[in-house]
Amino acid sequence: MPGETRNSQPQTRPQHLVTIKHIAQHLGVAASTVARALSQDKRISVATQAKVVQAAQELGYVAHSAARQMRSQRSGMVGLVIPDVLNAFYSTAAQAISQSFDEAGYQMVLCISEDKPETEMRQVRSLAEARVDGIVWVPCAKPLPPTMAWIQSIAHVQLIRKCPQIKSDWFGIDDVATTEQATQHLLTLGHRRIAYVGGPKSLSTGRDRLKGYTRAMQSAGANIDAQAVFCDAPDAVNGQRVMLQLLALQPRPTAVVVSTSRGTEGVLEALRLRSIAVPQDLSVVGFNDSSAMAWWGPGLTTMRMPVREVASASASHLIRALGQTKSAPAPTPGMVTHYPPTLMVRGSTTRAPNPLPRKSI
Amino acid sequence: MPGETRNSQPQTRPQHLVTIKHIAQHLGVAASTVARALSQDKRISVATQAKVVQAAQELGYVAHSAARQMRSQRSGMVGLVIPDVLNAFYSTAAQAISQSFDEAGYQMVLCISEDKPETEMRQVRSLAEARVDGIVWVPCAKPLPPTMAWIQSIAHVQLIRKCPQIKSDWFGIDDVATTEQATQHLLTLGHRRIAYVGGPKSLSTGRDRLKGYTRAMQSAGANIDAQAVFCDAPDAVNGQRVMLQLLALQPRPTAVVVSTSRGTEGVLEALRLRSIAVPQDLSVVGFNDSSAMAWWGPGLTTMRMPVREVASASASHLIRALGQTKSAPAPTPGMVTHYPPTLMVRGSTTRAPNPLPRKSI
DNA sequence: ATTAATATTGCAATCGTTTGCGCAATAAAT
DNA sequence: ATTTATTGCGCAAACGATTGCAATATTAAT
Repeated sequence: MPGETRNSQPQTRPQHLVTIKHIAQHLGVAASTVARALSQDKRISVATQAKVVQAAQELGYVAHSAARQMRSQRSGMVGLVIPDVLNAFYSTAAQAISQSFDEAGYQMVLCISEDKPETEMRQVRSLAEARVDGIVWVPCAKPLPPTMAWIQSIAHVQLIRKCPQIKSDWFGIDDVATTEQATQHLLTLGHRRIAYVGGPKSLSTGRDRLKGYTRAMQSAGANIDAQAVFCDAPDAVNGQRVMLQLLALQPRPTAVVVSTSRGTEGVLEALRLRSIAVPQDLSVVGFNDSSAMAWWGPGLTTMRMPVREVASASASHLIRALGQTKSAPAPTPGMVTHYPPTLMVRGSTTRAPNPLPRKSI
Repeated sequence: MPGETRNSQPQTRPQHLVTIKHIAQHLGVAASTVARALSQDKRISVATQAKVVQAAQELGYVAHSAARQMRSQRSGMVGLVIPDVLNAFYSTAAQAISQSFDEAGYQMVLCISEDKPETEMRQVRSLAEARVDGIVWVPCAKPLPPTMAWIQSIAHVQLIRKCPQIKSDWFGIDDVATTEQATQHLLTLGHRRIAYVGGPKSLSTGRDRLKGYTRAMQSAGANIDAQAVFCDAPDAVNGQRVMLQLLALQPRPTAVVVSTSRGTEGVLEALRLRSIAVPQDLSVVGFNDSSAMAWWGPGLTTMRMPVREVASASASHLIRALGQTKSAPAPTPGMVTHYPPTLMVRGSTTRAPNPLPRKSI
């Protein structure tokens, strides 16, 4: 249509989506009429309503949520901050949380912190700038600096790990129980030289899981070999390295408790490299039951975490809180909810080999 | 601090974050001055600049990106639409893409379509409403209805699967080559009764992978048993079901090519249930090499997909396109980039058992 | 036919930020 | 001392949608 000179809109902004004003201009009505018609306002006549809806359809109108947000103070978005998405533990959580938010009509901004506090801080700040309505958050180790005090004015829930400096509701797993059950299982099978491979003590999960192992060992009167306890194996590379070190110990442990998912992968790889027979040469309890671990060789005895349940619960809790009037800051500040783990006994654990005959402990 | 009556702000909007106006009021300057100071505008004196930055820090100012977006027409957000995040294939892609976007300063809205076209349509529309700057997209099967024509006005890249109705750049893997290599490998080992377990033909990946199998079989003159070809096993449940059906065939296939990750899981589970010895009783080529599959029993021969590479490339390509002036719609409309798969030969494939002596084919 | 009541629609301000333009104040040039 | 640059900052108009209030148009009531 050459010679079209009605207004300069078509030429000047070819990229822009059609707005409410375009529809208004197209129909010769006010923009407010269009807005009301599209939001089912009963004060608009059915005839006008129909015309507007029709025109919106034809012109390909797509609402502009940022503009909406300016008045409503709601972005319709939430944030999810997790350290890793390749880890089955967190991808399962992400899946459950995503589903909950999707059903509730929220969009989810995914932030992968890679356990780097600076990255996490930057990402959380971006979420604040985007004015997300809420955040589900697996916090890193470091306490937040005072410059991030505004975090308290954003609705949020902590998941899995605890960051005590921040006052908010928490959903997680009874981490002490995971390793306590696993260690007790091995103790019951007669093991005494039980090694431990876990994550850093800077994380609440690392501390709690170590505590579970320690408590079980102590209450059974078993000796803890400091050389057989590692808290620096949260990933596959270090899991493998640490397991190789454990295999070189004299005397060698007869069993090992691994308390991180990625660490478990590394441990299994090390055992494969050294052709260690499981459970004959070594009993292994892995972490975070997944289908892959169920297939593994004789079946891997693992600590099964109710990840989906706890993740869904945290999202639902946040959604519920967002539904309340924003005037009431939080109905239950600092609420704590623990979910129980389960030990899945499979083929990778068996009775300890007989020690030197009649030698106690 | 009772008796505090300085102004009504603290009481009236306890939830609101501090805005640029609050800083201006606090310092007795104009809002525009604050805006310019915070954006390093050189026309502001260094003294004022310092005061503003200081005040912003103290008052806990957090920029409002939606307001920014209203003028700049940039949201700083992108969308990622994938069918599943538990699938290692897609979680790897998500990880790589998330990292690329994070480094480029974009936030990523994650949408999990679960392969449901209605869900996908709703999610993509929400992304459009949020005015994401771009979308990386693994499209579902169904062609988009004409009411979604506006998708063409949003920068986007298709990943892995092709949706021919939509004209955009595409990044993916040479799917024909995956199964063709796998099947040729088995043919070279002397197998002739090779079964196929794949995803639906409604997806471009399903069609291409079936084509690779068919082409390899035909060019080797091998007979394709229609009863041993399944295209309805994109998940673990169906993979298991289908594999059980295959085991009941007479004569039984000597090898099977599985062309979906989740389907591979189901197939392995079925073989475990029936105590089939791999590779003695059956040679298996799985899909989407992952650490879990490398551990599996004798090591699983798999088609290794350069997922991380292709995913990163798609994100980088989109980021580059967003960097260009929006006036040029697309430098290369309909560009297609294939990445080559690799066959990882491990212990799950071996020579075919000798057929009846001297019986050809 | 005139007024009151009601049903529709328009006007204009608002959300927080950016930015072109203009007005001061200071410095430099005559 | 007056004019001309230069610097520093305020005013106000956008961006797109929503909403209280005012202004019409329509119908009912007298």
